[in-house]
Amino acid sequence: MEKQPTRTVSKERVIKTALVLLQEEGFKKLSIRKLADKLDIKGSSLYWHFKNKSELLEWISDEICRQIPLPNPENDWEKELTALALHYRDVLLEIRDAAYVMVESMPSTPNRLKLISTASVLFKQAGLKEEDIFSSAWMFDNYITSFVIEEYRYEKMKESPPEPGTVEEMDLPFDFSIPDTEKEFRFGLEVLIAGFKSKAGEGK
Amino acid sequence: MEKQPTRTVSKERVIKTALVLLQEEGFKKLSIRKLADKLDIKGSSLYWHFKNKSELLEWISDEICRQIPLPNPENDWEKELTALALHYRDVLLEIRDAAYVMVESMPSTPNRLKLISTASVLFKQAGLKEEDIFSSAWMFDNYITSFVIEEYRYEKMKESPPEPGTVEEMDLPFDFSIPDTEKEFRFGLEVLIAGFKSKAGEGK
DNA sequence: GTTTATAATCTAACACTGTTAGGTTACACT
DNA sequence: AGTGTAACCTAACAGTGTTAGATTATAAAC
Repeated sequence: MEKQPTRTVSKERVIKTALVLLQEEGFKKLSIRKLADKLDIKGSSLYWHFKNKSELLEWISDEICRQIPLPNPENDWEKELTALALHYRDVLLEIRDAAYVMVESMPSTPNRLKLISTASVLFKQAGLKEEDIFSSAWMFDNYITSFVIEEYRYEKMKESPPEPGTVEEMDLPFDFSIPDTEKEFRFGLEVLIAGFKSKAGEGK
Repeated sequence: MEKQPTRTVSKERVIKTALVLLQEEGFKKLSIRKLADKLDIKGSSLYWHFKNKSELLEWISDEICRQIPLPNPENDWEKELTALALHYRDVLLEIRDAAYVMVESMPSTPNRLKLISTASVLFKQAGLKEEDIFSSAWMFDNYITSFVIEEYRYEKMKESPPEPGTVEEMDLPFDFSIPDTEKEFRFGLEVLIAGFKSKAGEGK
């Protein structure tokens, strides 16, 4: 039988608590000491559980990825890829600053790797060349996380809009009013999928 | 005639010096105090020139963007967009950690806005709907910066590769060996352009 | 030539941050 | 009862961004 300490701080409890703290305070204020406070231990004790903050972030990102419903790779890739992207974005919006955690941490943990590998299977099914599957999955992942980070910016702009006159006088060749981000996200997703389709059809 | 202090620290000199420091030490070690040291002043004095570090980063990102050769919007959009992307990436690779500066700072300065607006003109020429031009330009920009950030990771992996056995046992559905990033970049670019073409042709 | 305004810098401190070395407690197993 | 080690502690290092308030330098005004 495995030793299973219950009253003591476990890796799982650290991660769960970190997510609560993230929700309450945001990414910039997620510090080792504040996290330790919430666990009723001292900051330095966390270094027994994780070798550094990066490793902690990797495991937080793992928990984030665990909450993303994965598609069935047997079904039609286009439909499933769209569903995956929408679920992915939903989770990154529901968990405060989750996209920052994703960007700031390396993909090394199981749930995160499973996410990428699931996407890869879909791209394989789409008929992409073996050498392009990795690139495609990364591109897909990067599109979603970087999009959501832009969405965070919009949220902040809604709270504190730029003073009138600074934007108008720049004469930008596009509409600068705050957009319908879900529509924008779907547009970008369609661009990506159309692009992948095109690249998949080249060999045929 | 404008007052033009020469012996004193100017905004331009701060930014130029910051870029030197960035090249020498990298983004994480680019601190207010270290920058002030290089300018032979104290850290707090920099707050006379910039209201905070974010604003400083915005101006550093502006100088980065200034170094990107802009295309002629009169020429064929596909060719020019490709050239812009390649130049953009080149600059983000030549200036150490430049992509971090881009991601960590808001686009508010003239050269950076000009970059986006130039890309927008190309998308207009491509025949995209008015409402999609903004989204497309952002997508284009995000693709490049987030790609280069992944490239930084590869560089680090080359210096300290993961210990053997941790990757192999995961049985990933793609080739995990370190790739030819330029080829990857071009692939992603082709995906994007094919996607944009497809979306532009929908209305016709 | 002295006064005055303000541009540019200073000192000193606040309130944090990640991280480490080395000491202490608590509990399970022999 | 003794030993090992898991889990936590104290204390400190070496930084970080940022602010308030004092100080110097420089140029214009009288």
